Amino acid sequence: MRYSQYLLSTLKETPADAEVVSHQLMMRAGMIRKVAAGIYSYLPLGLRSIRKVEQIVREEMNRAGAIELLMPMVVPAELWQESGRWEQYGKELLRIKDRKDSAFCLGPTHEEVITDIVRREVRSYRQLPLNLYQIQSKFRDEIRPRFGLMRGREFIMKDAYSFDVDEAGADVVYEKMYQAYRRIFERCGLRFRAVEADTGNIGGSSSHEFMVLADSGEDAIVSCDSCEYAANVEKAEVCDPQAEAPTPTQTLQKVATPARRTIEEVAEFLKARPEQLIKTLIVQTDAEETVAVLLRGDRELNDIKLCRLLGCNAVELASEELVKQVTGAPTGFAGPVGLKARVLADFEVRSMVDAITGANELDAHYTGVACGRDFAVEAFADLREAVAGDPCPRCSGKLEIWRGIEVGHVFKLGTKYSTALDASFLDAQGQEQVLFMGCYGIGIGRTVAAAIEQNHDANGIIFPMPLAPFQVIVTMVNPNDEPVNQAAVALYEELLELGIEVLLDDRDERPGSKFKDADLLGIPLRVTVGARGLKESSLELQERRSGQREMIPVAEVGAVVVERVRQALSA
RNA sequence: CGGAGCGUAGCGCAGCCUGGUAGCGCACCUGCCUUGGGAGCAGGGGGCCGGAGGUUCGAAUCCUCUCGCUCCGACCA
Repeated sequence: MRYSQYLLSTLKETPADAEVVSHQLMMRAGMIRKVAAGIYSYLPLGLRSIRKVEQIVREEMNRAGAIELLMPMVVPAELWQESGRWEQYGKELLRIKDRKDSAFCLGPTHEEVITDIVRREVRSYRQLPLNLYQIQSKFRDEIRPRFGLMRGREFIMKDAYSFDVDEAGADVVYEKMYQAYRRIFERCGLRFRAVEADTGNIGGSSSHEFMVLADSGEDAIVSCDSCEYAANVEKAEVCDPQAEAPTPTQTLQKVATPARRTIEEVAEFLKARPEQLIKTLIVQTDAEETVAVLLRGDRELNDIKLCRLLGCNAVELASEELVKQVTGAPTGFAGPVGLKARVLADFEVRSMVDAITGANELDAHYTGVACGRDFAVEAFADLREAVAGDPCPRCSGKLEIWRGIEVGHVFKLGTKYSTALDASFLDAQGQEQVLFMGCYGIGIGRTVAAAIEQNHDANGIIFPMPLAPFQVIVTMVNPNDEPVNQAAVALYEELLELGIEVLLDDRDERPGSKFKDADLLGIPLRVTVGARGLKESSLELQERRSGQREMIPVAEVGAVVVERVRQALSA
């Protein structure tokens, strides 16, 4: 492609609304343009990288035995009503009506549609197992889209769905897909971790997320420093310390704590450390149940763990009025002593003595509180967020914390959707059986964005070769210099012949601008064709990542470039 | 949805308080000049000042209402 004839304009300045590097650089490099909040056009350059990821995904899906199909983006409401998710899914599901006033939604995921296909097409165990996938635009009406392609409302996703005769069969595909995912992200040149994850509202029994490691990631993950254990913090288990409660040295005593509400304020006022406080959170479930949750003062509640314990879908901190109603005091003074409510506590609280808690009255706390002596707890459980240094739940190692970008997610769905949508088959005995399902997603655009998060410097993007929109850029220093122009065009044509993806920068711009643009676009290899090199019958080859330059005889450049590209693709 | 902020040329911004011909830098077009790390000079095109009402002789500027966007908290590839 000749730059002068391509649609590609770079920005010197960073658009004001781009927060993270990948968004900034994709805008500046002319890969994407925003159409509306969380909705982007992929300009030619951006689309090339997107297609690269799609191709890798396709190859690995096919290798893993999955079969490609394509489902509609607009889905009739009936299917979603049948699965129950029309009501459950919430505002993220964009609902629309057609001219006849029939209800549809834009598919945010396709369990319903695929299950509908399979229940119609599959009658016999002989047609199984089956693993189907598509690469398609999804729409989720996110409350707050941000970070460019990292969290758009419309985004390209690869989604695969597997159907098996039994759980053992489903486990086999799951493992196959897990391995395929590893290969995909390795081929994309990404540093990532596969972690145990919560299943969220997709449902199902277990799942893993594939997290690209990046400080700008929206997720926190833990991994063990000595074994293979890794998990999203949402899911990360914290062991029961099983510590013996020490003998209390203090007795219960009410103290005045005027206007001290937060853990920090109370701790400072009473000259104690946050660890000596018992944090009492009044929470309300989506089933309108109110419970008190106790945590050590310096810990954070993991609400997914709480939901699992309570068997509900969501919890939120109680409103000011509800807190007053339950504890008899404004927020900031809640405590378990004498509290008339269901009380649950994190494991750590069991051995706390000489502790400090709210006294359920304005401007007062208790000191010398001992768990078990001064208040009773209905159940102790793992309720807190894991932190760095926590013991590994699987071995004797310690947990480390990372930030990650979720680029892929694999789920074992069990029979949730097949039961709801009555997707069954006849087994060898002629008995009707329900299908076992799995589903497997990859955010295509997010993978490109994540690659940029991991691969950039002050000058711009540094694409890994497999994702680069072009493998080589040939920069002619001065297009008005005939010999230079001819040599550059000759090399460009030679590289095209050799099957290299090459961008020829033939613009009548000053060399400095062209070099800056080449760096910004992140094309892995650059060949500079200038009078200076031609004098010695050689051209300069520069590697984007290392910045290393070398002079190569004109006649050899083609072969060298082919070799470098080949190496970089197989690395 | 709650809280904060912003809408002026393709991008980044000033002007608004104190109403009076709509500006700057980048980008774009023409010409000259220049050509190994975002050159210089000269000329030029481009604006419903987000939209609708209102106040006023006169509104980008003041008032009201709207719409859009961005940022901070609960969802997800």
